Amino acid sequence: MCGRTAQGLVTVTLITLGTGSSLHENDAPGQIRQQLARTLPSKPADTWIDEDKYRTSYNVAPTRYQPVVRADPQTKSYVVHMMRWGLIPRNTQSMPEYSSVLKSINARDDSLFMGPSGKVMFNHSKNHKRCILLAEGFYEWRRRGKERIPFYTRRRDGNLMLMAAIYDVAKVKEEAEPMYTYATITTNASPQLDWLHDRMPVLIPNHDHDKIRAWLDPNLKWNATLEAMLKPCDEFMEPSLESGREPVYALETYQVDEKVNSVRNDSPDFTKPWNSSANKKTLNRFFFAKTEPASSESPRPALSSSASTPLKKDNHLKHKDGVNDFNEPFDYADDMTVASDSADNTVKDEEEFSQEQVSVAADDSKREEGFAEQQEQRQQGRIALSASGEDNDDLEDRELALALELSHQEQANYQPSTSPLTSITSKPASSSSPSTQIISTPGSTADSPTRSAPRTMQVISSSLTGSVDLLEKRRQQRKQEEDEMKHILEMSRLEAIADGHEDVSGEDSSQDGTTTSALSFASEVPPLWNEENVQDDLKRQEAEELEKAIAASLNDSTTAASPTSSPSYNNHSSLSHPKRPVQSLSPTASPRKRKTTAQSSPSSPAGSSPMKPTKKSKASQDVKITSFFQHMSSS
DNA sequence: CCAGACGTTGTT
DNA sequence: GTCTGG
DNA sequence: CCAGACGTTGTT
DNA sequence: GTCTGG
Repeated sequence: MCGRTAQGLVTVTLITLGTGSSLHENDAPGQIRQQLARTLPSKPADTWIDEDKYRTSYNVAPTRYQPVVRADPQTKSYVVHMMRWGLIPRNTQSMPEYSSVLKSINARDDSLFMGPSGKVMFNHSKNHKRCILLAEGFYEWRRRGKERIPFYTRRRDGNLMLMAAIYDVAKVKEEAEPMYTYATITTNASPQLDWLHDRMPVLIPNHDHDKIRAWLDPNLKWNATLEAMLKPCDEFMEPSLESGREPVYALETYQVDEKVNSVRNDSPDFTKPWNSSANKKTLNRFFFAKTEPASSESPRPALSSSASTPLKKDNHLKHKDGVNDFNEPFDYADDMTVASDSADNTVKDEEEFSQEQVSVAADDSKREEGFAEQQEQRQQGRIALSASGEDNDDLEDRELALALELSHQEQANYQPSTSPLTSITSKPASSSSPSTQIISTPGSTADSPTRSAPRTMQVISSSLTGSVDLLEKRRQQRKQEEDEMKHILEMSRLEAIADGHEDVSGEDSSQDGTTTSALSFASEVPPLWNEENVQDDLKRQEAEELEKAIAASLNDSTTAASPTSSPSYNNHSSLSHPKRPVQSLSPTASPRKRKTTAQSSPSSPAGSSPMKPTKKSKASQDVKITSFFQHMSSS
């Protein structure tokens, strides 16, 4: 999971007036700084480490460098550090084999757990070198047989995603400088995303200073609290602390262009809904699902099977042989200017779409059944659709549609905070009290009239070339986006009223012009881990230890976790997934059998291992791996 | 004490 | 480096 | 994560 | 099939 991300912040090419020479100035770091300043408990240092390694890209693969936030014990502050994706253990001497490194682009959450499932390899990192990967989103390929369809997931508010990660430093012979590398942490996919994949990255809520602080605290050793953070936390209580609001689903996921498959392609389009004219219709209904007037019945899947069909077909369009479809050399090393600016990529507006409103009453009823069925299954822990037959395709299509719809329903309460690139200027609440509080009757996903939260398909213009006009251009663009958003919100609000779902009481206090969520948490900022905090940490650690001991003595079993854990909104019973049953903390339950050391019985040096008959693989690989973990003498 | 292992994902 | 197994 | 390659000897 | 490159 999560083998690809986007670092798509705008690259601006400035033309130096006087000389006529042009220089590239990558503004992305600036934007990230801005966001971080609002997000972290404490503003990070102004200077990045290895900032020059930053590359704007919408298709970031393992082994590439990405910005990571970590604590800097020296300066006692946060720093952004460009690190290489793919953890190389600190004790590595020579460059590890690919087969070894690559696979450490991720670290399973249960590999960090205390207890038997915890992997030694990560011990150092999990205790002292936790960090947060900054990305705009991640790609995930949904597999169906041999088919792989790319989907992109990002925060609905367009802010950076904070992905829990660990890093390490290795002095590799071949490299002059010590290598900083990292791995993102994965966990069971949340119910909202498990239709796509069974794993997902651990995300940290942008507003949760406590979590952020704890995660980045280099003096805080691994404990139950940290461990409790490793959950499919993809939903937040936005401005939650107050009244018991419904959790807000923070993510959105949609299909994207297949061209993203190849790491040699790069385009901002990859982070936008797959936008060929061929499936605009589909998108329309996907993003602006309308409630049929007569809808008294259940939710209406935004995707009809008929719509998903072309979607599937078109997906098979091959690239032009060997040619980069963008006709642009996207050479990482080359230059940071990403071509392909497409102002008209902006998805028009809802009007254009609404005209196409397709009524699919016919199959709707059909689907209705299926939907109920599916939901039933999902709730019970889902079933692998009987594997066989062409019917499966249909089924799966339907499942996808339903799953998407389902996940959209979870997003009913969306309220935009800041638009992606805007930021800073917290716009006054003005007319923006579209408290589109569409009451989603909790528990009954089934009967709340569907209303996919309005989705902006705002286009983040990629590279603008030209001069200072750019700024103006962008400003206007933002405004346009905002207007669009307002419009959409207004529309949906009206609908809500019409449907009698307007949340009257919800004239939320946000009226006072208080900016966005983050601020409400920033009240008091004694963040970081100064010495006194260390004391606290130690105390906490002791407490944890004690707790652990007690738990252990009480004959282990469950519950050992999350004492101080925040709210209860992430109690995703990571259900189903037959493959990997939820890892209990119980030391007795070790789903993944530790590599049996037995095989290396003294009597049989090699070859005779009673291992799986899997080709040469295991044995030879082990040899390789071993060679990378040769001890070093130095500290 | 020393020796040896140290990873994830997907698929069946 | 650091933990487990023997 | 997906795409793409998958080899050696000898000569300049 | 399996490994490497990006």
